[in-house]
Amino acid sequence: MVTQRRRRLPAEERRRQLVEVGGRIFAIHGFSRTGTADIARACGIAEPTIYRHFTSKEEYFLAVAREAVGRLCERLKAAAPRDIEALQALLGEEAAQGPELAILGRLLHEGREPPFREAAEDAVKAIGDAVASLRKMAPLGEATVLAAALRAAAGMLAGEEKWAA
Amino acid sequence: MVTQRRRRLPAEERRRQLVEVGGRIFAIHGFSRTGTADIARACGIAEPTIYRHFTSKEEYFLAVAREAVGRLCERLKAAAPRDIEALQALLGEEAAQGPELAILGRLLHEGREPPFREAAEDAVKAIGDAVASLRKMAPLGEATVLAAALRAAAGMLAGEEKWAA
Amino acid sequence: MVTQRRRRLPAEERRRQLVEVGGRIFAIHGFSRTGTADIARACGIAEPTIYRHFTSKEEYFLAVAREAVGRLCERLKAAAPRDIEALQALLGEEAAQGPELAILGRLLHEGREPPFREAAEDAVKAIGDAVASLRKMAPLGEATVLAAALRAAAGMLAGEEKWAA
Amino acid sequence: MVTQRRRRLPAEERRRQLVEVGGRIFAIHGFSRTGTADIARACGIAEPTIYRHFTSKEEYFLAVAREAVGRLCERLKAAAPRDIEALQALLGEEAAQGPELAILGRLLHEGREPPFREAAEDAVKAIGDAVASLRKMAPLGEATVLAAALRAAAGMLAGEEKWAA
DNA sequence: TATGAATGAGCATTCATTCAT
DNA sequence: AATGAATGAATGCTCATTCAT
Repeated sequence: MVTQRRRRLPAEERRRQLVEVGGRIFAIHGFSRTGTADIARACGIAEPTIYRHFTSKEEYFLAVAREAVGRLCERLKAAAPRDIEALQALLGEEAAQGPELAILGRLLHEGREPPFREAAEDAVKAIGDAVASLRKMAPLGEATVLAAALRAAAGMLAGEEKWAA
Repeated sequence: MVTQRRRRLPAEERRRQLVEVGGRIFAIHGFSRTGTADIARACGIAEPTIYRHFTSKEEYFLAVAREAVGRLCERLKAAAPRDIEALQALLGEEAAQGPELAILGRLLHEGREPPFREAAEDAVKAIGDAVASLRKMAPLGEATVLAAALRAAAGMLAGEEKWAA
Repeated sequence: MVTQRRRRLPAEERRRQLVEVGGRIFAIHGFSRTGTADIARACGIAEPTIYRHFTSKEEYFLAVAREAVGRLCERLKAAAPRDIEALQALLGEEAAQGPELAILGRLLHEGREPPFREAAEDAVKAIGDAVASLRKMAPLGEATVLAAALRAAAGMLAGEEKWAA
Repeated sequence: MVTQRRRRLPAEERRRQLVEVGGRIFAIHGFSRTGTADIARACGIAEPTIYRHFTSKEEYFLAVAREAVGRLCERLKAAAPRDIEALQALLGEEAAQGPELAILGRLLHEGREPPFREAAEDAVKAIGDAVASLRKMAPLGEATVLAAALRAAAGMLAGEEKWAA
């Protein structure tokens, strides 16, 4: 299904498209290997248009990552898994259904570089909160989510990645 | 401790230096963010010298990664942890003592791209073999190692990274 | 007369400029000795701009060469020389008036290398057709054109090269 | 037949080998596309050894070219063709039997660049003298030789190039 | 809102050449 | 006589970003 080449979208809609389409591409290839040209092509727009919605590629990626982490945490909270086994099952579902886990992994991969460090740390904290319901084993729960994110980023849960058409 | 600027090393020694110094830098910054110029500078040599030992940056990184995975697997086998807790303790030690785990993580991160895919798959297999002693929970053991590698790459086991001066 | 440093040309016009200016430079120095930087400078543009019109230096040169051969053949057909003497006079004129003959020579010089071989062979065929009006002595006619091209490339008919300012 | 890897040849013998082997390679690929590494490999020696016999790649090529032109002229004189047809037959033979004609072509191709210009002019003069026996039609004779050289360089007489194994 | 045209800075890589041995 | 080790200078090419429209 090719993204339609409709022009002149309302700003917010275009932004949403960019976050969604860019999210998938960043998830698959990572930050460095994803070019602004790739994203523009996938969105059916010209490269400069990206810069009307984000001030830089880094800021763009951070926006994508923050939204992905947000969605992910909400779903974790909503599901409220009782134990590690339930959490792992949930994460398997997540990795297959959407790119969020992989995006988180890509963010963590960049987490050592200054512009991403803070966002990566925030993400880790947010994950920690989201699985706080697993109080007793919280660190293990958090570690499990992060590990799943990183493995999804590495494509090792890719066998069932339905979102990466 | 800055790498000394001694010139005219025998080929094998220079190669060893390149693998070691390059390994650290790749571990810290990942493949894409590491420039051949960075490595050359860190080794006290000129860029073209790298190409007298490796035919391309990719081949260089793969050599670094393969050697790191090899060392890592040997240590895993030697330690032969009895259970997951022991394995996790061991991996914490590993992450602190050397860049191998982080290098593995960087390799897995690139694992989707053709030139790295095979090496990444080989690494996963080798890890699987190395922790086969944890028979009963083998998949869990393997997953734990891979996750630790990715977390090391992301710097999340970095509290005590003695190797990253 | 220096190429004006007007910026922001429509794509087609810029391409035309690149083909024309690049043609002259390739004609004078040959493929290997002509750098993309030389051409960019002569056009008053930055190097990357070249790559917005051609995917590689080779493809660029081939485009230049094909257009030159095309023009040359058309002129040969239009002139329809009756005998070898007339052909030789015509070629002398050609060598003086435009770079086409020299460009053909530069192409033939590269004709052994794979990316150029086919274009070189096509050029030879096209020349053969263009002088087919000299039916009776066709091979001699073709050979004369090719030889003239090579001599023009070598600058041996350069005494009157008005195009090489 | 691979050039033997005998070391420590007397200087003059090595020089002769370099001129002969290098001559063939220059003939096939031209000056720019022939690397000093290619020649060294083909001679079974290390690159720096070339510089013990020639001060630069250019000087090396010029030596090769001068010797080739010398041999060629001697053979032209010895054969003393009576008319253009005889000359052309002779040149066909030449192109098939040895690289001299092609080397001359490669030299002429570089003839515009200062370090080669003089040698190219000398070559043209020498050819002129060599075919002076064809007094009556001298210019035509000279032109024929030069054209044949260029065509040989371009590989268009290659059907029978026995020397280019 | 959108883009066609353009680029500065940087990239991996090549190559003729040097020098100590 | 020969070479193993090394490099300065360039080369073709990429990419995030800008600007005029």
